[in-house]
Amino acid sequence: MKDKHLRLEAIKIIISSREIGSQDEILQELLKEGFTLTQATLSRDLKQLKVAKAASMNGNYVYVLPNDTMYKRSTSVKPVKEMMQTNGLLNIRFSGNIGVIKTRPGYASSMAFDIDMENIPYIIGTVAGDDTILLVLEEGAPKETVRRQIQALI
Amino acid sequence: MKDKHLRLEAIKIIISSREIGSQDEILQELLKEGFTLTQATLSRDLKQLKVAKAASMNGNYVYVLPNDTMYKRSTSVKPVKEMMQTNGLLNIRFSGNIGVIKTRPGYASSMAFDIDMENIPYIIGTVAGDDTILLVLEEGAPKETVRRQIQALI
DNA sequence: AAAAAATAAGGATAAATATTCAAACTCATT
DNA sequence: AATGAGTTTGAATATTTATCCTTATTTTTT
Repeated sequence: MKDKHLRLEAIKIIISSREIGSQDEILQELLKEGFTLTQATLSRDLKQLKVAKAASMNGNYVYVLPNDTMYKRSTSVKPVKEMMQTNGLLNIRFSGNIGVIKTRPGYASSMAFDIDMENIPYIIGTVAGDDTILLVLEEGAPKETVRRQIQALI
Repeated sequence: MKDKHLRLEAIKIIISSREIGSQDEILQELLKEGFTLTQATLSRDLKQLKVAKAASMNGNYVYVLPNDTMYKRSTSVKPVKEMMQTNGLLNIRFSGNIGVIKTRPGYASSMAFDIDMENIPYIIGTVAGDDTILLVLEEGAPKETVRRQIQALI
């Protein structure tokens, strides 16, 4: 419904404002805010928000938002190429003369650096955010060729 | 008994070396490593290690290790509705298949995060600076629809 | 060395969470 | 309108995970 965006915002706020250890508790809070939904829907919302459930210092479980989360997947800093192998390049898509590469959070800029270093033909330049890289291609550049080059880099 | 420490190390290595989505899977891996234990024990181990289960970008669930320190917990007591007014969207313009959103300084990245989370159709990726977000749209995407979706989000 | 306390673990089960399935709804297009 | 593709949801259920209860083992204290 149209409530969904509001509800997701509400969930984020609830989770970050106090320690909550189960979906039922979140449901209670949402109800107070005027959102009625079932646990099934909440479970899906949490998945979409990438909320994690972790053990807290008090011996309880607590839901945490990805921003607050200081979780990372690998303990050592690996070179980009290796990282792409283990963690997987999430995907590359094209639209017009722009390519979009999705990466794991935090890895975009180092990956973009590697791409720049490779001097792949047809790629004029790259811009990286946190988990997304934009590739600007020459007009009429063959996208499949570029895709293959990027993938070869992995 | 004195294996416990070894086992905890093994769990950390397993979790950080590949994407694992359930305790049973971890049990399989541990078994290959020569550790025999039950799910009950593993559950306690994970709690002790403060391992969290979170949704990954691939639509699966994944266990992740905590970074060194505590959880950050932003304590905002504002009511939900009020907090949602404070997001500073200034304007949206399009050029070709690129959209440009101007925000109040500092708001771009969190707003881009929200846009990403919503999985709005036609938007294949975003990159945020401090007060600007670039949206890359699918070829031929209906710009007014996208504009409405973004505005609905706020 | 024995008693007491603490830790570790499994089996069984409770509790919590994810998913399946079907229904209701929204839009874009014909 | 009508169609169809894509979302969103709840009810029921399957799956997963945490905990209760008990026993065994180690560690500490007397």
